[in-house]
Amino acid sequence: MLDSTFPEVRSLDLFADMSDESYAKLMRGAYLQTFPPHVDLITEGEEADFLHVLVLGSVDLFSSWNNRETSVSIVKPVSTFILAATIRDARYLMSARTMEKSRIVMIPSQDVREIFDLDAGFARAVVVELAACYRSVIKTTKNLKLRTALERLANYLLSRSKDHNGAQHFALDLEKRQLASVLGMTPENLSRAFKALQAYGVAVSGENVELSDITELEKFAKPTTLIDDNQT
Amino acid sequence: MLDSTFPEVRSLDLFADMSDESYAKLMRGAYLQTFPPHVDLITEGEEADFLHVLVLGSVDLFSSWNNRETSVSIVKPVSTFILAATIRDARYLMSARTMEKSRIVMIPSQDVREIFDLDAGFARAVVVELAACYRSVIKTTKNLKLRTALERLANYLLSRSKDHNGAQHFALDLEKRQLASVLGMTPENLSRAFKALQAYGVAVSGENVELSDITELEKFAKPTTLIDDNQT
DNA sequence: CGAGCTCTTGAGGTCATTCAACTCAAGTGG
DNA sequence: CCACTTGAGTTGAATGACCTCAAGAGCTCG
Repeated sequence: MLDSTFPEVRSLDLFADMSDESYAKLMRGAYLQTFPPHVDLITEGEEADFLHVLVLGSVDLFSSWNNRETSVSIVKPVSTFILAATIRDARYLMSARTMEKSRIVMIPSQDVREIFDLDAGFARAVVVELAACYRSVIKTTKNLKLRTALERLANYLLSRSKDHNGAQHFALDLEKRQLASVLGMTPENLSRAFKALQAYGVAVSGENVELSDITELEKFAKPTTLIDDNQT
Repeated sequence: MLDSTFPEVRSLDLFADMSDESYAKLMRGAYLQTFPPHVDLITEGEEADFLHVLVLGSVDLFSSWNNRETSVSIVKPVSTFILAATIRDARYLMSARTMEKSRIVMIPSQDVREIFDLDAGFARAVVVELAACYRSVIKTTKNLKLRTALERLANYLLSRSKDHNGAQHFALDLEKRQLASVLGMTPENLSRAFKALQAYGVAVSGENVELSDITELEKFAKPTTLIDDNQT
């Protein structure tokens, strides 16, 4: 049970535009829970009983088939996951595990659907969030189908650089094995790919990345807002 | 301009639950248009001025980067496309072209967003549709990252067989070059993949497919509802 | 019947994976 | 304090998957 004393949750885009009454109803059956690192939160194939909202930490959304596993996306605060399964009252398509200590709000799916019908502000927020998720996955698909692994890595680095205000030097926010999985390659191949990008001024040491010639790297990577941007 | 005399449109899932008044408003600025085959409808990067609803025919949603092109998905009636861009008032992430003669309803994006706020039934339908689109792309991503080209083809064939009530014999509904693009491979590789699947009872002649041993093919392809089903 | 397709086939190369060994850094426990 | 362990990351060699380029086969349609 969760009362309205969590301004960090109330002020999320998803909840900001709804009435106090609707918010109270939504939170009546909700939990705010803190999980240790490397804990399984959900398993693909299960029913989507709860909408999850990540408030703090980070979560890996991954999927398995035939003894293979791949990371579909990494969730950072503040965002929801498995919104689509909640809406459709369907089964999870991805599993989720915490990567670090994480704080998560869990809202019963049925309540989400109920309040959606009652509160137009919430409905609009859900749709906007969902549309953003959709566009993000489309970009992932384009990235996978139109680019080689090397190109994906180059664009990933440029994208992280942009996140740091275009800094030439920054730290990877993922373990390399994890990054490899997100980019759709093996850890070994990632290692070689980093070496191959030395030709474009990329130097990596541990988690530290140095892009000494961003212009040259961009000439190779050809980033585009239609694949690489996170917003819109 | 489109009056309410198109029951085929009015009865679409997306519009079925809305009031007559909202529907009338929505259709006030809408067009119902018929396009010849192989016509470009939209180009990625443009602003999403219209929501498109495919009533008849088929449409290819594709994307380009660096002189490469890939088919992201094929739209069959009755469904919408670029709903997410419409919602977010953003730019198209994909281009669209007709594959055959197609009838399409085009609704101004602004009207869609307006009516969304006014009509709860419509809002709910939009969200359900969008969630379905999202889940479908997630499945595409999993398919691409977890399976080899051969496995993707095998599962595609099983999926088409299911569409025909589990028939052993059916016709491909796509040109092979198009199918190759959807599956993320080259036409040449598709050709070879068909040959490789002969070992599992697959025979192809022109557009005709014969699956003489579905059990054996399934043992290889390992289909799962978490990747291969179209619904839920 | 020839023009223009798609589709197929072959040869060769590139990209990426597998498997195994090795490095390195960070604990752990004697 | 130092071996021992552990796990991530790297490197190498061999293999496999997939692509490119080029040419030929089979279709369809005027």
